[in-house]
Amino acid sequence: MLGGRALAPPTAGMCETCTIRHSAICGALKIEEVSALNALARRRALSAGETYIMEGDAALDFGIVSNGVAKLVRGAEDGRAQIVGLLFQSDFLGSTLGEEDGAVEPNTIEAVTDLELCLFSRDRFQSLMHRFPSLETRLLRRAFDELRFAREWMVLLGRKTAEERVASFLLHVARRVQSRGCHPQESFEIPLGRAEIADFVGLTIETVSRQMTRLRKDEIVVFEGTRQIVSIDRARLTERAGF
Amino acid sequence: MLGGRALAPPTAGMCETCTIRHSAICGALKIEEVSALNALARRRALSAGETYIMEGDAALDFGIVSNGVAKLVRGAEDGRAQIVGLLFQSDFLGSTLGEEDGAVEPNTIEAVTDLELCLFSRDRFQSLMHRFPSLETRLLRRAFDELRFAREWMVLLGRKTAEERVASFLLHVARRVQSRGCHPQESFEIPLGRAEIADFVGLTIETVSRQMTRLRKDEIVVFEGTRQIVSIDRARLTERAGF
DNA sequence: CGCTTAGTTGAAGCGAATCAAAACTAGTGG
DNA sequence: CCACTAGTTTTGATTCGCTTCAACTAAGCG
Repeated sequence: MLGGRALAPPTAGMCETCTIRHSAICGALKIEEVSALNALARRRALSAGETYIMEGDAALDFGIVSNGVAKLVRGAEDGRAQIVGLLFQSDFLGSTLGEEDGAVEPNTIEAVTDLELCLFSRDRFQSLMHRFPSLETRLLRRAFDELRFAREWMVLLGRKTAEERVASFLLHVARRVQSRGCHPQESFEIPLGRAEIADFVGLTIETVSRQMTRLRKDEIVVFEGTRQIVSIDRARLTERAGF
Repeated sequence: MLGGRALAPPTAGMCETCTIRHSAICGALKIEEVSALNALARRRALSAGETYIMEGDAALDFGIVSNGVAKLVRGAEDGRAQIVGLLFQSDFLGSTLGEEDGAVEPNTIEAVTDLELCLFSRDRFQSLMHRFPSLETRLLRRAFDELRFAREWMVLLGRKTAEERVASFLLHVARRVQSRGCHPQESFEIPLGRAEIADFVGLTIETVSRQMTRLRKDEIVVFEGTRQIVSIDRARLTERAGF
């Protein structure tokens, strides 16, 4: 459940050859500076469903998703849960950076798909940021991006109808997943199951399912199985997604 | 409606004597460095209800709330609106910092009470951050705080009942408003009207009103009029606020 | 004092939740 | 290959919490 295996020790050059270096905040560093980053990095792999950290645990690390998808969850004992964010390739985790020692992770972080993380101790990453201020600038930018997303999602959770929520969700995933490869590939896979989608958009599984079938019957999305999407009509989906 | 009067031009020493300097991100600067900040600052006053900026407008400035309360709103044409954040004394505004020129403000920002802002052009503030890296560090910390709040609110909007939402709202306001003065003063004023509260917690005015009367009848909060709160039973209110 | 705006209270309607069961999927082993 | 199981997704019937609509009350103000 908790944990994940450590990958091969940081061999010289892992960061240098990292495929996401330029999209992640690491892209702030010049190629000759990257070795300093590489020296501090640990890698860790989790398989789908494994928990990286639980809400309430001590937050010791800062990290970057180098592969796969993770979810940030806050849950109540009574079964209610809310996904407050999805982390895709090149997203960061560890928003307690800057807090004094003893900081506590506010969310549970769980691997949605198989996941690879690139981890740094908070302290060390912090001194790295002092050494390379462009790193901090880039992280600030990312933090603002996350903030903007969270606020957009607040609108969804506070004011949108079931159909608008599901449509917005599909657009969100499409945008994030497709940005990885070459641009306008129409086919992609939803990394989440129905239950996870429900926890993300603040509905129940049943309602999500009903809205999915509706969009399918109206031929706005074409499914292959339950997670694979063959094509989406962005224009009409955007209409249905509300403001 | 839009705008607000410019206050007296920055006389030498305004920042130096600013009462919120230490709580705001400006506290990162040593007293002898503050004059650089002061040289770039403009002040602006808005009266309650005035709009500082509309969603979609060009985002030219970064700023700090030096007095009063502001709200961040995203609204649909059809009347639906969602408040995505409240800005109290020493909070910052302008989360497009770091974006290329032509950045657009995603939210409407409106004065809830009479408001005083301390403003900087984005460019100038950015170079100030490069000159004083501790400023950027402190802003990053604040951005993470906002992010944590937004995610907490996502849980409220996605999963909480009407009663839990209103209870959580009261606790939130109590925490923010009371931190200004000496700590455990029990009496405070809700800066928002019922309609604004509704837009903040994702309910209707009527439902908010019903929950308020419930909390009043159960003697968990004691009102004086409609906005002034004489005392709250934090323990019982926290129970009602859910997780 | 009427007029307006903000807040409260009540009754009816509706959208999503809940409860329940069927249809699919995927994995396992005879 | 098929029967069996466990888990996920879909579909249907009913219920419930919040919204909507409507009327009323209270407070501020020319």
